[in-house]
Amino acid sequence: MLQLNYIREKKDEAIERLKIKNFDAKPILDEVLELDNVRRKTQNELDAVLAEANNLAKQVGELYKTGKKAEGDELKNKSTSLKENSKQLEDKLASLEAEQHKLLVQVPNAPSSKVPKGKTPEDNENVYQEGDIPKLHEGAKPHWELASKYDLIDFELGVKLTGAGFPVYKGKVARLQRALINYFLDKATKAGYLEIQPPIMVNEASGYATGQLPDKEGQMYHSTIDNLYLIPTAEVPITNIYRDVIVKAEQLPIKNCGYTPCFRREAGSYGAHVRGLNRLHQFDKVEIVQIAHPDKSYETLEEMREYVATLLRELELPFRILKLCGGDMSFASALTYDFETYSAAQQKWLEVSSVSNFETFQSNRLKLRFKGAEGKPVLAHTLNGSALALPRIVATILENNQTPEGIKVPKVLVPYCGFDLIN
RNA sequence: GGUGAGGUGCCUGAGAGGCCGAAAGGACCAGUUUGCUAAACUGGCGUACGGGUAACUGUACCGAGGGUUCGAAUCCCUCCCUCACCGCCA
Repeated sequence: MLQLNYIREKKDEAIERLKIKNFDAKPILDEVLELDNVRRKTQNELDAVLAEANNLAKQVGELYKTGKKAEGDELKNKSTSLKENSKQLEDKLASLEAEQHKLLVQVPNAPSSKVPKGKTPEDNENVYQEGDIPKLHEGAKPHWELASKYDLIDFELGVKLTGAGFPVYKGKVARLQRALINYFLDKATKAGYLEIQPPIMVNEASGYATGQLPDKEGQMYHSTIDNLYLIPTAEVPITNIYRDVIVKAEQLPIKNCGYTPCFRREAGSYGAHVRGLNRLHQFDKVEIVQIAHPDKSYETLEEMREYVATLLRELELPFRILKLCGGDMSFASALTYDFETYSAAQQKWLEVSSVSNFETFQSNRLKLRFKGAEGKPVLAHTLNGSALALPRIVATILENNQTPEGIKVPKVLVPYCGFDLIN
């Protein structure tokens, strides 16, 4: 949610920036400010009425105490009429606030000035590429065929147990996933991230604070009997640790990481492009989260970007980094880098990580603040990124590393796996 | 699931219709002093939304929402949550 102050002070800038996201903010922001004027006026009126009522109540108390009952009764009547008035004003204020909030939550985050213009993924800016696209041997297969060839992943069994999008991993690939998780967590810890094991179900309040609710309600699995939601990413519980928290400035940046399974209903996305591991309802991911000082958050973003690049480099996977264009960015993000690895057998790039700076967009809802220089609470910036999501990494490893003899395990994972070849 | 207790500021914890945005202690910050793995003293120390160049000031907030009352942290109702014990159990 954008800050009201920002809109008040820099409406034109906000409108300009939002154009990059192809969002015409003018009508809605105009309305927000109009409501804001009425709101402030109403609050002024209400405060005055309440002040008078408070005053009268005090006087009545005094009069009764000193035995002047008749005078007290007179004032009593007066305050009764004030009460009706204040009731009306209160209702008006509440509905104005609700209306304003309703408009505000429809406005996406204003993108950073570094965000390229554009509408579709084709307009994303390829800012970096590394690694050689492997040349596969004759008869190389996509990962879903490798999965059955070596009896690694059983998609049909997952259907039997749960449904499509819930695969069963077996033997060496199960071990490979465990290895990846441990490797990612070890790396993150070395990079200064505190490891967190959060709950993987969250309540409504948490869902609202990070923005999954109410908009993306249909994207989360919902346990209605307890009114809890399965998390779509560890970002939700980890970021919510800092909901309604005022941290000390010297604590910044706060660096947390966590491994969790992630659950996504992915309602509406079916078809050939979701084959195999490409899109699942349940998958594993290690997430990194940082809470940064507003002056430092873009440095932090670059640091996180470099961190994720290191992981892919060490896994020996060819990857590229895209700076997302305005049209392809998420609602909440101010600047996003997507990481894609090249899947040689599918001959396409697969998104494996997304690293974003949300500036104050999340912290405004979270009420995540730090004590600024003057001792006043200031909204912190939040950032997060996948480091990394497993299924597509697994898919790429299986495909890119296949040889006639079997699938080679990346060197850094061998100590974690205890084997170097899947055959 | 059953029974009981309870939700007050960063923490502990008082308050039981007006003197309460809220005692006291701790933590924290600033200063004074004595000096030395620190102590003592003094002062400061919530958040949000308004008004004001500012000093300052108005309102709201004691789990949430209603109600009673001239007046509610305090009384009543509903809901939520937490803790303890029992039951069940990885």
